[in-house]
Amino acid sequence: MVTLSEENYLKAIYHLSNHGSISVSTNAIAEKMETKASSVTDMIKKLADKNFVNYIKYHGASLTELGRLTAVLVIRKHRLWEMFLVSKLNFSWDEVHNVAEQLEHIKSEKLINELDAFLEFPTHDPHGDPIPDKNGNINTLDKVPLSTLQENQGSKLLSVKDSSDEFLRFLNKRNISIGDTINVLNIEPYDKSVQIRVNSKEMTITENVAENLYVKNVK
Amino acid sequence: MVTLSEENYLKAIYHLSNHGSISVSTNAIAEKMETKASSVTDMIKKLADKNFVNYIKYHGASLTELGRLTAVLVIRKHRLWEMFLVSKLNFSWDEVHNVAEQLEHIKSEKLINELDAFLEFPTHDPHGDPIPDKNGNINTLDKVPLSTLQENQGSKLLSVKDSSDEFLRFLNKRNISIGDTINVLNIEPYDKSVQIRVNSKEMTITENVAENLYVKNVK
DNA sequence: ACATATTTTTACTTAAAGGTAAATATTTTT
DNA sequence: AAAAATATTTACCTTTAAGTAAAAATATGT
Repeated sequence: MVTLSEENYLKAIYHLSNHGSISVSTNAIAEKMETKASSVTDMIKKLADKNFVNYIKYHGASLTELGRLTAVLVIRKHRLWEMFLVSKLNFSWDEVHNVAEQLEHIKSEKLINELDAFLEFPTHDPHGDPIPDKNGNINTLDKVPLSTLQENQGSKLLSVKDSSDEFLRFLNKRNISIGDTINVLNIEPYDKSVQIRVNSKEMTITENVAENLYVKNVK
Repeated sequence: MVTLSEENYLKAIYHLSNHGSISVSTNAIAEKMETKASSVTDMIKKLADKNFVNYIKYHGASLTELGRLTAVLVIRKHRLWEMFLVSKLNFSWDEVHNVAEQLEHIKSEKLINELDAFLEFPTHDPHGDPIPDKNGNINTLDKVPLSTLQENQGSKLLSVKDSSDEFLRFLNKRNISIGDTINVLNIEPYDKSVQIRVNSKEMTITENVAENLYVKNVK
């Protein structure tokens, strides 16, 4: 028994904590949720009471196994609904988020498992993120677009989405190759361009380029 | 801008008021919503402030045109989602209600209109109830199963769903014909059997029979 | 038509979820 | 290591939705 608001907090903590592996600060959650730190403190206490998080006063919260599972199952719903919207209802990738944020809270196991089957068990959502299975397993080592990483995240280039000659030539000129380690230094809020370091050289790439680079996360 | 709770009240009032045509008492709403009369009074005031209902103290509430439209658009969503669940996700008619009650509150015009198109513009939901169009028009004179009527509702028999020899013979034996006026006197909660008066004769029919009789509402 | 029964409203509580401002811890700087 | 800056918590307020109990209005029965 978990409320809509609790689900949103768990999701935020999951995303901020590198899939539930590390502890997250009150302020970081407040910023992500666009609310105030005092509200976050209250909610963390509630989540701790329900055994969704471990909480040490003044030292942030980390997900319990129950919390991680709950968060991942919400993310599963979010990504399956995104898939449905794009593949069946003519939504474009940038229109889905708002609606999927609502749909992810619908409570019905049958619904989500039937939807999964109806979509023929997709493994990735329209943004390239992996879809957790019904037991909460998710391939976090999977490739994701570089554009989905957060600041200070390290990664390794696995493949490209756009495999046109032009794009490969562009990468060549910048000395970027499959297998390279790419660190995200900074994301410009205005145009979502990404400052990266690759092969100890710093450079800035556009959002479009970042979307076409599939990487795997490195701690 | 209408809350989930307000939408549920508007829907209840719509169903209780013969499609918005008559005024509904506080107690009737409380019973339908499974809440207390005092809560209903509070909510009616809020709905009146927002111009969804006309409210005269101690004399119930009736839907304004805005209230009727809002209620009908929620019902449109409910019925389209029911259709989706049954025709695409292998739900049976008795499993859909709970989930559709949640889905009907998702806010996105594009979503519901694309869903409508995806389902190829169905005119009736799996229970035979008409689906309102995007402008809130609904064919209330349309045929509905006798089983969807409420107590003390009058109706006229339009057609049958089950057109087997056995069923038609059964109707014959009871002296029931197309065009007859059928009044619902009482619905037995235990087995949903319906006590009716037809041709000034009273009789009881099973839920199954009531589901197979299409009638139109008569005031 | 009046006494009684029923319905409806009012005033006061409660539980979520969020916000403000002040108090307290922790971290950083010098 | 003390002062300053930052982060977190606490105490208290607000709103929404629902509940309780008493008061007020309406409806009913004789």
